[in-house]
Amino acid sequence: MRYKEIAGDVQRRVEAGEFAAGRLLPSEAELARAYDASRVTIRKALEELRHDGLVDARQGFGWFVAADPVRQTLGRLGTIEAQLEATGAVAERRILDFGFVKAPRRVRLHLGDDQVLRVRRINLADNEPFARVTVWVPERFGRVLSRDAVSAQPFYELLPVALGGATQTIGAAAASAEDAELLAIPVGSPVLRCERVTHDTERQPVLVSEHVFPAHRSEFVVELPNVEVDDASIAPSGLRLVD
Amino acid sequence: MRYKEIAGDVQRRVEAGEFAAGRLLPSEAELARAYDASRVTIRKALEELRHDGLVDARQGFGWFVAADPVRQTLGRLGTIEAQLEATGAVAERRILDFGFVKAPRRVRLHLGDDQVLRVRRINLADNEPFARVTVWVPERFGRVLSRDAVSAQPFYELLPVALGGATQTIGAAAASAEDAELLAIPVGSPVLRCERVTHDTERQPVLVSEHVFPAHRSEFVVELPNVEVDDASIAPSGLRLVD
DNA sequence: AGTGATACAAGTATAATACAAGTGTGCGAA
DNA sequence: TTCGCACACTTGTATTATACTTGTATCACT
Repeated sequence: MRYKEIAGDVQRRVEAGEFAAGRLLPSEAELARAYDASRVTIRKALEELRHDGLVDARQGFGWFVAADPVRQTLGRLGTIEAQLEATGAVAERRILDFGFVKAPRRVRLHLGDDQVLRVRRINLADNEPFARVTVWVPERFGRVLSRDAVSAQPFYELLPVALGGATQTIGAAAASAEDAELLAIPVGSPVLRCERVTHDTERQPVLVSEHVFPAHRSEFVVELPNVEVDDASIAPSGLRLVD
Repeated sequence: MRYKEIAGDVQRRVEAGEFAAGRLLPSEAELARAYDASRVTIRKALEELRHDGLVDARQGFGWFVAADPVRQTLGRLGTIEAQLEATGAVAERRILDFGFVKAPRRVRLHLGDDQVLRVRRINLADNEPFARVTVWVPERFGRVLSRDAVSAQPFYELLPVALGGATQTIGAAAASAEDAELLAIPVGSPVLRCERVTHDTERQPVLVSEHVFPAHRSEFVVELPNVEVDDASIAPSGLRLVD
């Protein structure tokens, strides 16, 4: 059963990235020489991989890797919740506190309001905390929100406006004593700190939130679609030096 | 697939401004001689670029750079260097080492090559280090790069392909002993760690790089234009839980 | 059934060539 | 000066040839 061996080996090589995605594999003739097998056997192996969707071929063109196996895993990811559920984990939101407060300076700068609803909570996956989140909502929206509603539904479903996008700032920091306890990590260990301003379709800010993630459990994936800005030489685009 | 290579190279040259907007490109015959390809192949490459709106041609006149060569919004945030220079700071790249190495596993997964050029360097602003960068380049590109070239120009100007985008992963970590010394920060203090895979217009990975920034000096700004995925309730989009 | 060897059909990319048709330039004639 | 035209050079298009690829079939051997 030589063709199964060969199929396995080629599959391994494809998945190891030896043949980059979308690019050509060696021709059947070359593979036949390399594996010291006949073209019939090589074809049988390749056709098995084609059936699995790993590679494909066009007559007169050649064999190529069908889809980037690496990219597939990073692929488009839905919400964190959906991703968690896909893996069978149980997502939970635990509200720490809920009430109106005087807006911190940077929140007031965005929302304008002086009084805002502040909701602090912990997000858990499979009973393990993976984020500490604080959300500030303008008073006019906050008045109609209840603690129960907030714990049951995402904010974006509760707000009476259509959301148009967001700007988020990602930084690193050392875990504060409080965050460390809430997230069950050592004080001072690295965390990802993300501040987000969500705005409606008119680009009016409607939500300010801060998210803190333990570094060992989370990372961001950002797609930079058109590279105009891209200069691998300097720094990832979007980076900003502060102070 | 010679014509795709040529298309990529011409695109790069156009975007690098080698042929000013509205000016003529070399004639098909000249290009054929320069690339040592037939006119058919050159035309196929140019027609691909025409289809993308980058260039156009008139019979009897020649090929020219299209009116607006899709010079997309470089506006938002220029390169870090430009930003630094705008504030009067002096940007500098200091090369730590430059040479061919066996590709680490995750680099090989993306680039396919086993032997890659690795360039490590420190980026400084006003003599203060703000990033430690490692870049891995496939052997076929690395062979034509010199240490001097790399220190003088950004990679994206040196690679003979047109870049099409990138995927970057942002995480937090504690500074290793070496990074701490290079960046002049305490060992174990939080750093932003960014891994980027830059690909060409065919979505073929051409560059893998790792960027480490001291947390106190840097943060990422990400625009989330359309919110579909956005759930302020859960987590910033693009977040991924690891392990 | 699996494998090898061979042959041929059909598709693809490229090269070489030819010719039609449009554009710009320079020169000579009016 | 200005018009007209040949000339060189350009892209647009087509044809032919070649080398290489996959697709498919056949026959033989174990």
